[in-house]
Amino acid sequence: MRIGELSKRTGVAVPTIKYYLREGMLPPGERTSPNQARYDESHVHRLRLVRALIDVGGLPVAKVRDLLATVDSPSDDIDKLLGTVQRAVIPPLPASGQAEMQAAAEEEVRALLDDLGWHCREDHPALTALAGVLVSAQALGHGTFLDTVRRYAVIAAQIGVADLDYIADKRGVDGMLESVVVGTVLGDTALIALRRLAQVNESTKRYPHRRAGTLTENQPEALTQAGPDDLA
Amino acid sequence: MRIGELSKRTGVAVPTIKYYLREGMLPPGERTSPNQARYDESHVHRLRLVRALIDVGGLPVAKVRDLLATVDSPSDDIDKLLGTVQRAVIPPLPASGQAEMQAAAEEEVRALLDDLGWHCREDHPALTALAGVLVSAQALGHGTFLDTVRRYAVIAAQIGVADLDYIADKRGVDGMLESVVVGTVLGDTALIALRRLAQVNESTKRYPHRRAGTLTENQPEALTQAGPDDLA
DNA sequence: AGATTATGGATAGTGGTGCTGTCTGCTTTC
DNA sequence: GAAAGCAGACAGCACCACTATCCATAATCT
Repeated sequence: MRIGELSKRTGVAVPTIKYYLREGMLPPGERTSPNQARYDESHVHRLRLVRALIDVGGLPVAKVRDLLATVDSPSDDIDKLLGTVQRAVIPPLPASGQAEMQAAAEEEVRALLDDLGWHCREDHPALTALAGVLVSAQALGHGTFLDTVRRYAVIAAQIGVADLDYIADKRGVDGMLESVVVGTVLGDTALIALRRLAQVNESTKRYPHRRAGTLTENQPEALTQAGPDDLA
Repeated sequence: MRIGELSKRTGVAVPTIKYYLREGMLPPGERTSPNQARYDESHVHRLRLVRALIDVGGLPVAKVRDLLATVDSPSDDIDKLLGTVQRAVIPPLPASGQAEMQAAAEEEVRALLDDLGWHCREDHPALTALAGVLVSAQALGHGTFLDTVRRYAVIAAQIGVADLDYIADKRGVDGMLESVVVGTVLGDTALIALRRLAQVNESTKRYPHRRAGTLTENQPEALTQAGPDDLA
């Protein structure tokens, strides 16, 4: 197919496709003449993947480029391949400037992982990110948030099991690699959305003084009387 | 204190603080003369909150502004207050163009919520977002991802309980509102980080052919032999 | 008291991101 | 043969989150 059809099939504007080609996120089409090219289903799929990572996953274009470049070179070290997926989707948090706070929090996280019997590299970006959360929470007077994080950790273990199950199903290197990408990026978005819905549900369960499913008239005093309201 | 000290206390550059003042994210200081102002601890706290939402939570400045503006008007409808927090942190996904696919996926999500006995508004943004994930997954040939989402949902219920527990602890409207903001935004980041660590842990547990905690030399053939590798 | 430094307010500029528009010379389709 | 589509190059644009500069005034140091 030609670029126009590729555009129609995917809903991506032609100039945008050209931009992705320039950026190397989409492999060039097969040449049919010095200035004509033909595209196939693999381009449709790749383009959908790119849009999913950008729109649904919220990744910046540059991250998508790096991610796909790494995935496209399966001759490379597999650690690097899979590690890159994780690194790409954890934006390194802009150094808080509180180096000692950060270091202390990282120690706390390592202790937490020890308690759980979890093992990972000393400098995994997720560890740094989590420590950053704790530093911020502390600075905001929410030191008790650490207890919630501990509860999260137990829950997260179940997520890890579901995630690895999903990947294990897949046959072939390419399929697995794409499952890691899709599962990680779309999974993040799905989990966050489900968290919101769970909060709404839990809230209406605890504070059923207002019907679920509707917004009612103003009752600003409800908060002080009844605690948190439904989040719907 | 004056703006310079506020800057030192928080690590935010003076021009940036001025910018936040202009944008109304930080209330103006108390006037001491026509062109001098004094700031206090509340400004330090607010500034830290703003930076946490931007740096740790990854929210755009405009969202933070809206979020804080709503939180700052507690005379308003409480539904709006809490709903705004959720709406602010779920970026509305850029319409996929596949209206019918999206509608079908939303039906699927509603069915899922029904199965779980969850209740929420028909048009909650998280519902739309989750449906968007399913549409993308389907388009990428990952229709089975729905099964993983079902497993996520059960797990998310536990997160909802932890979240509401965290909020319920707080005393006073302001404290609770800030807990919702902090818990939701920092909680997202914490959960995603823990998910990564759980994936690494689960991976090393299943495929222990390489020691946890280290990157070893190239073994590109490991993948085809042994399945997914450790993600560390 | 005088010099230095900091401040509030206003306006303009910067660098990055993610496209979008326009042009040219070709090719395909009608 | 005319109209539409295409590849490739390049310029431009809108938005975002700051950052820099300037000025007149105020605070601080000596």
